[in-house]
Amino acid sequence: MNTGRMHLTATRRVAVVGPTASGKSAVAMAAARARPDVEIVSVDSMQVYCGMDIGTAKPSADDQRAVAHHMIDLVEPTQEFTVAEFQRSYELVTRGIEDRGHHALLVGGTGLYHRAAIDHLDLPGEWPHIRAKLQLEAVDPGLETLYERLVSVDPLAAARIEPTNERRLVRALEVCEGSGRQFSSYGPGLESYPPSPVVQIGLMWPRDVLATRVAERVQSMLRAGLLAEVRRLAETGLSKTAAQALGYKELLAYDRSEVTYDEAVDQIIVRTRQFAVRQIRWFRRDPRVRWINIEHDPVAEVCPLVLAALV
RNA sequence: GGUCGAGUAGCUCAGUCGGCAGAGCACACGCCUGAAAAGCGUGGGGUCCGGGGAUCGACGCCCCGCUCGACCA
Repeated sequence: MNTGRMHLTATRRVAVVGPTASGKSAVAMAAARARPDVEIVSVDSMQVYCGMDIGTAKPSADDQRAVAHHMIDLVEPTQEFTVAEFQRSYELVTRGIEDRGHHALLVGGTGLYHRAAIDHLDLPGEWPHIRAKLQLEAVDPGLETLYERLVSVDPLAAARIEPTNERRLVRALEVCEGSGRQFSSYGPGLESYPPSPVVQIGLMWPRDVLATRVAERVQSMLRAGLLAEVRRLAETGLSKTAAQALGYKELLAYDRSEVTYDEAVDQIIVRTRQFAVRQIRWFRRDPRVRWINIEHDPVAEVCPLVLAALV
């Protein structure tokens, strides 16, 4: 059809995964600088928001000038963003990269977005009015009633969802009622890891070292002006999704005088550390990830492997 | 120096009348298909400050000591 087709077999996709503060971006940047035909694709649920720069550890303007970056600054922070939108944009972006005969280097820590991209998850649609109705029912008749309904409508989905998990319960029913199809009928589920042409390289640190890196990074974000950034964004308001970003959420609470500054900072560090652990737990389930135990320098220790995977 | 209070899980603290020690947070582990930096679940943890005493039995009562805090000198 076009030259993109011809390049398909020649281009590679490599993904750098791992927890926050593990050095993924630095590795990717080094690899892209060494290979002019590499373009970086951010796989990060918060870097898509314009203006949320410091707190999301977004690549610097210089880095973005030096190397093509994608999936960054896609929407205003007043807007919502979802996996489905990420998936759609990702398809367009990677097609463009391949048309140019370039390689896509996926970098980021949002596990679900990686799965949506790499495994082309069959995401069910959205039925906001049904969801709104269900959210009300979750309060009034209660979760028990909703769960029983899911058990009768989609037993398999019910078996995979804890009765107290309102969010997933509502979503499953929303899909069942909205699509007329069982929620569980969409794809094989996240526990299935089919073979993929995407080479995934994971950065792993000892837990205590990672905790130190997280604390240091939070402090360095604060020194770089995170509070001012949060206050600037607060003027126009943040969407529900953007407002829950680590660092932003806690500093907004501080500005509402709900916590002291020191408490807010402590919370950012603790929650970021917990997030990092959750990321590790997500990615380590994927048997396709090749893990590298970092000793000292992520760039020196991982960049050569990334370049090798790019052929 | 004296009086009073406190000392229990990594942290902050509950613990009735003496009957095998509890919560929240932290931590560990699991789950996750349109909020995913979100959401949900499971679990391991104790010299009850130390020593002595009365009691069938003490975290709890009595005595001695240690540490911290407040107040009085």
